[in-house]
Formats: sequence, structure tokens, C-alpha cells
Amino acid sequence: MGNDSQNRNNSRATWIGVRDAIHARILCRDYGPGARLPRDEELAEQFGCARTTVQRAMRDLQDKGLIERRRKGGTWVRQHPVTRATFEIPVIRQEVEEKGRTYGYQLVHQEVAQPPLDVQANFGSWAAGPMLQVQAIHLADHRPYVYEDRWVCLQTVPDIREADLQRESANEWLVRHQHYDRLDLRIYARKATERDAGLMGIAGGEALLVLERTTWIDQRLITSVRSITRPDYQLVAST
Amino acid sequence: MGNDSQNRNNSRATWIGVRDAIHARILCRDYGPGARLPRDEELAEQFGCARTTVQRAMRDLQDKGLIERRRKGGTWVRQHPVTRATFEIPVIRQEVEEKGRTYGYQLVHQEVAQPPLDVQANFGSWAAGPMLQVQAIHLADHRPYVYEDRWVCLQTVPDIREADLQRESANEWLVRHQHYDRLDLRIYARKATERDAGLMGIAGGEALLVLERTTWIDQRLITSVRSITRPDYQLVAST
DNA sequence: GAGTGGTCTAGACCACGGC
DNA sequence: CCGTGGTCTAGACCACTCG
Repeated sequence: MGNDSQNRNNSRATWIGVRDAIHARILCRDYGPGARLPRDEELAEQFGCARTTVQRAMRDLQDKGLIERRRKGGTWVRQHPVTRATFEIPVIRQEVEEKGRTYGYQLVHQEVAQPPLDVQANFGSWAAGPMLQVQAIHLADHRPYVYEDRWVCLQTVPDIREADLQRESANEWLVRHQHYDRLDLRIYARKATERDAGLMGIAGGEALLVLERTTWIDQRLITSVRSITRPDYQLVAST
Repeated sequence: MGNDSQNRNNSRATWIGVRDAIHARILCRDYGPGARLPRDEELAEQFGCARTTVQRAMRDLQDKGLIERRRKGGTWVRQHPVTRATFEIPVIRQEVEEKGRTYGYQLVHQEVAQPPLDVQANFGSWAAGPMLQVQAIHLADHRPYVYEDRWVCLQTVPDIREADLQRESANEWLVRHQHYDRLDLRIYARKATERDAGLMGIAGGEALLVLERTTWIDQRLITSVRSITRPDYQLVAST
């Protein structure tokens, strides 16, 4: 280890090379926590590359939460690097099928109603009128996999009235018919109620992972869904 | 809505403008799921900007999971857009103090031992020797907030033997002395054992959110920690 | 082989935000 | 005000991968 630094060879510097070199300097405390890094232009000279290339490298380090940049303020090594991890949450059918299991779906309940306050809490300042509530179970190999309790905004997505939610899950219908441009996600654990237990085929009082997702388009509410997973469900992310 | 498309004004196109215009075309199904987008160069002509600018816009859409790009293959709208959400997991002291609460810390147990198999499962092919086990509680306003059960690799981080873990948590010591370049994260729910309950000051059988983090540097294991949070703990992310 | 995205450059101007 | 990062450009070459 420890070549890096200047671009001594005639080989052209790549932004990944520059990024790793700077990363290394941070790790070995050449640039310690709270330290200020040289200006992009100066680093570009050091590495014998264009300023754009340094910029590209810096953006990556910034996305990783390692540094902070501000115009005029310059670039700084973060005092307390945050851990940033990105999860991918696929469409449930796809997730099941990619595991080589058989996907199934069952509608449990559907009605137009006023969402309760704990659901409305996810809506921010959005004034909720009556919404379509859809409760359904996604199955993997004919056994409960995820139970979802969803509220769909009929004002934003009126066409869903025409959808046949016996056949196709609201999850998939929405993916095909209504994209979103903002997503709020909340994850927590809670004990399975007797109803949960019956639906999921587990014992009451089990610990369940709950995902609450609310999506928006153009500031307008699309849907808010609370997904309850089986006790053995895990979310996995890397770097 | 709905101007966009060509850059009719003399105003210079920004990559954000280009991104939003393309995003809009995807939303309104000008480019529907599975459709192929024009080549970057052609889009650049359409928008009256440089190809670099289109690239920048495309990278953003790609990061959001909306499109796929391949050399020679071109750019495609994803059939099933994945939901990508990024969490920030701060140093616990900081998290507590930012909420305006008083941070506290208490060491529960510390010894050198062989990690059990369920911990080693996080190590991949890494052959674990004896490691330093550190169990500790983080407090907020003098009440249990997070309990962590940590294993530190003495081979990779020998200096931690010198640390005074009565005073400073291994969490903070490691943040200051040992950066990582890879992180694996696993999140799930589990019932509180009697021991958990006693430590966290809650009832047995409560549902707890568990975070397992394993970090690495240069392919070498640094630490693996299982953090148990209070039942009311939530992870929150926004697109 | 050839088409497409990925990267690099050198230079210009802009926008934010300390001083 | 003015230093610093952010963006845009036009053009060149490279690298992957599909046919």
C-alpha cells in the first residue's frame, strides 16, 4: 500500500484513483477529523489532473458521508462520519420470485373510508379526505410473507377505482400506473397482535418488522402503506 | 407542468432541468417501463446542451433506480423501479445530544473471548481468533437508549487494548481511531429476552429493533456490533 | 467491428457564503 | 468583496458489450 499521492507515472489519473488516494490520506490522518483539505485546484495540480476529476472524486466521498463541502468554506473531513447505508426495497412479487419461490397474493379487505389518525400522521400537512383502504397478503410458496395495510388517495389516483384488486395487488397496480417523486420511510419493530398472528400464521406476541412507506407526486399524496413482515425477515444493506 | 422538452429559451440548460424533463417523460409514459431512451448525444441535441450535462442527469436517475444504462446497450427505463432509501446512522452520542437530551454511557462487561457462531456468521470467510467483547449501554436522560454487544478484532485493532472503555464507548473510540471502508448492515426485529428487558428497563417479550453492523478495512475485519434499541425506536429515511 | 456510455481535459462563468 | 465549490462546454479517447 501507499503509492498513490502524486501521479508520478504518465498514466492518466482516474477519479477513482484520486478518490482512493484522498480517502487513504483521511484514513491515515494526513487529513484527520475536522481538518481542512486543500482547494480542489491545488489537489488537481498535485494529482496532475483536471479540477473536474477532483470534483468527481470529492462528490463520491461526500456521498459516503466522509467529508463536507461548502462554497467559499472549502472541504472538511467530518468530525463524526455518519454511517450511510442504502436499502433496495423491490416490488414484493419480484423479491419473492428472485428467491425462486412461488408468489401468491390475496385480497383481505377493501373499502373507502376515512384513515385513522395514526395513518394521517404520515401525511404532514396534507388534508386527507376519504381514501381507499386495501388490506392484502403477499404469499411466498403459499405461506404468508408480507401483510400490507394500504391507504390510497382517491383524489390523486382516481383511476384505482377501476382496478381489479382481487387479481392484482395495489402494490403492482401503483407501480405500473403511478410513479412517485418523493418517498418517506419509517422502520420499527412491534409485537404481533392476535389479528397479525392469525393473518401471518405465527404466534401472537412475536416481534415483527414494520415498514411504513408514504409516497408523493408533485406534493400530492399517493399512498401510505404499512407492511408487516414475518419474524424471520431481515433488511440487508452493504456499505 | 409540461413545458420542459427542448430548451427553447436561450437560458442555459442545467443538469437538474434535464433530469427533471427526462423524469417527467418517464412519468407520463413518453418513455414507459421497459422503453429505450435515445442516445445521450441525441438528447443533448434535443436539450441544446453538452453530452456531459445529459450524463450528469442520467447518473442521478440511475442512482434513484429509475433507469438502467449499459455501454453499447443504451439507456432503459426499469421495468420494476426499485425503492432506494438511504439511512444515516450517526454516532450514538451525537444522535442523543442532537435531540437535546443528556448522553450517558455505562460499560456492562468486557473480556477477551472466542465469538459465538451466530456472531461469526457475519464474518464471511474471515477466520476469527479471540476477540474483545464489549457490552455497554448508551443512555439518554439517564435512561437506557441503546444496548450494544460488540466484538472487536484484536488482530486488526490491537490498540484498543489500551483504551479505557469505562470512560469512553468502543463506538466512539473506534470512530476516532479506526475508519472503515466497508460496512454490512442487517436489520430485524426480535423479542426482548429477560436479560434484554432488565438491561433496557422494559418488559420482557417486547419487540425490539436490532441493528447488526460489521465493518472492515482493507478486507480485514474491524468489529461486529449488535445494537438493541428501545421499543419506541424508529429508523427514518426520506428519498 | 461498431455503437453506446464513461471519463478526462482546459477553460469559462456562476452561486453561495465567509469576511 | 472575493475565495471556493458547482456547473457547463466542446472535443477527445477509452471501455464495455451486443450482434
